[in-house]
Amino acid sequence: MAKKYYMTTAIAYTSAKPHIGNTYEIVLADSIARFKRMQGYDVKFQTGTDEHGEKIQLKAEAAGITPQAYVDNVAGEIKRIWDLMNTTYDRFIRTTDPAHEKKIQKIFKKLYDQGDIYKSEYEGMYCTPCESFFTESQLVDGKCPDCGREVHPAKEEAYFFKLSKYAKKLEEHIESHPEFIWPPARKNEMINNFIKPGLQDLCVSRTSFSWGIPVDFDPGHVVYVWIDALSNYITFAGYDPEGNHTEEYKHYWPADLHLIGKDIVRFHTIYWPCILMALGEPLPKQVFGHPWLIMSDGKMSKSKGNVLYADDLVDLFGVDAVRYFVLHEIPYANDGIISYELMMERINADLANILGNLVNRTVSMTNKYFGGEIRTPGEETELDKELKAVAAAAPDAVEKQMDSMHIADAIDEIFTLLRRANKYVDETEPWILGKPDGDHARLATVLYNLLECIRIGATLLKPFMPETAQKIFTQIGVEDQTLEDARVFGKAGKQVGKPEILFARIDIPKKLEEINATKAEPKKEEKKPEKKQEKPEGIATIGIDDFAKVALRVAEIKTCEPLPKSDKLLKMTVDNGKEIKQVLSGIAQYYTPDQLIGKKVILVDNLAPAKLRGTLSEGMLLAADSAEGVKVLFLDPSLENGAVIR
RNA sequence: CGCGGGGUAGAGCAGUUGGUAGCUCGUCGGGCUCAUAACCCGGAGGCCGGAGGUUCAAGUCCUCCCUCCGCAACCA
Repeated sequence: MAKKYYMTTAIAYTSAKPHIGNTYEIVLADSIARFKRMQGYDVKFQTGTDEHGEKIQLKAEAAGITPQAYVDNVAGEIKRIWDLMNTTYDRFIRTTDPAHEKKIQKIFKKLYDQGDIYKSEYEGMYCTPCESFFTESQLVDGKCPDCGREVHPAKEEAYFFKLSKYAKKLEEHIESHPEFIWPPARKNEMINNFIKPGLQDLCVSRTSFSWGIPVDFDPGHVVYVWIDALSNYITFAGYDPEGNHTEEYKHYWPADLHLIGKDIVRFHTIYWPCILMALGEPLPKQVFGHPWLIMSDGKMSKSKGNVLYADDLVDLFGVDAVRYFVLHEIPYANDGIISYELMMERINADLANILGNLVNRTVSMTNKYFGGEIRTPGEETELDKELKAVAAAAPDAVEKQMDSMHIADAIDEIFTLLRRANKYVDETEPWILGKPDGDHARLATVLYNLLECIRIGATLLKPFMPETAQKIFTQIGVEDQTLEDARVFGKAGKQVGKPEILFARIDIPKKLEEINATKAEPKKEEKKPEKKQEKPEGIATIGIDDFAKVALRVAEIKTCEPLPKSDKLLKMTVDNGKEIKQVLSGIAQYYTPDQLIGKKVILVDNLAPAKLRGTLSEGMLLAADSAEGVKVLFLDPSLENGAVIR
């Protein structure tokens, strides 16, 4: 019987459409799943969405729809993108699934009944003006570290999970299972930063929002993300808190791989194992925290305006090119950089030139010299032996890299073979062999060897570029191939097909212009129409009366200085015509005080005062995001301080 | 001293247990013409962030420093 392999991705949070960086994870998971299947594993591959939490509740409120409607929408979008990327998950789960919710309630109750979850109070020193809790160690001279005022002991009711109880056992498990936290560098990070200093019990319920799974025996509390989301890995596999697990669960659990981003390694290697230990279930075999895909100017974020989406990229370059790029550009431990230019360079250099051209020239020659017939090879030369040695080594090399999650390196191994094949063409000069008086027997051998290298290479490419592999098979006249087929040299087909371009070369400057042109257009349109059209996703239309609630006034910046111990905030005083107000603004990275003093700006005058970094801010300046950063909206200097803006 | 990860050819990166510094792109020159101006070969280009130290031998080990980037804490 085939060995089982249960793997999961992190579940995507349904607060917004995922960008290419988020999409990378599912593609990575898919390539691993496809490879494992090719190796003969009985793979179960689960992905899905995490749909509860305060943020979603707030977004839904802002959009004027129910949270359920909101997450239905986003989950649909996520699934659409996963499908667009041609990913072969076996199950797409959602944490709002009633069956999951019921199990979570039972898990929560079970842990409560056995004493691993207990009701307590979130106890700490509370600073009323700051509305914040602090631990003793966070206090500065016994006072609020933010504003320096008196704090007093306060409590808030909550349920806690006894992480501390399992800390020792967890540490032993991590130490004795070196492959558990992957890559290994993360292991020390977890142990030194979190476990060694001592694990605090984990707060696992909330009363501050309602969009979550209710704690059924205590109204007002909802289960917080840890138990709700992490447990998806077992609840959907058939775990039953009462012990009547499904056959599937007995077969597949424990998971062989949790594939997650490096930012949530902690939750998966500390919280989750402890929860499982409390439930008496075995721990997953491996948690791989993969790096990120970032833009050349840093992490992708909406405020930076540098977000790329998978569907846009697929429109431009095709699914397999996007898959190839993200898989190949992320080395393994370091973040990978993505940009249109880099992407097109890779497509041209690797996919069009090395891979596409090799297939094209080989198939073309077979058609040209032998009418498409794949002839039996003749005597073997030294050159042939060298080539075959590379081809023979490729499957093992790829397998070895994949076993340690070196996906990019695995792909490189395939390209090593393809490059070698291109070199072989030059060495053997088939166009000379193909002349009327040439050595046609030798030519048959050369073309046969090339077709075999292509067949083996394409077979190994299947997990990464499934569509392209199939196209190649068609061109070289073979059916779908297995990993075992890739280990055998000498299984070529009888007849090649028509040569067709797999990846067209891209004229990079020209394509860039096109991209910029289409990008620039919607932006202009966005700004011109008044409020009506630009209703951004997730934000409800408001009436004029709502807008009138905001008091906007012309104000002049009188003084300005950086806020000490802060790298983003500038502290300034502004004159709104009636009084001088102190305002903090997070623009220190974009402006120096000199550039602001004396300028007239738009002040949100009736904004509730708030404390930032312990300093009072009594208003807010309006600014706009742009590619170069935040730009404050400066006004005509002739405007009077205090003039109403409407 | 908050935690962590980097600094290796113009760009992007590899460098396993210390033993001649590699790969891809770009660039320059050459070859070839089957092929998507593709393919193949060769050259130039590195005080491996800096300073000490251990060693017969350091990109690799130790110490300190400089610097960049994440996360966290202040984006009102």
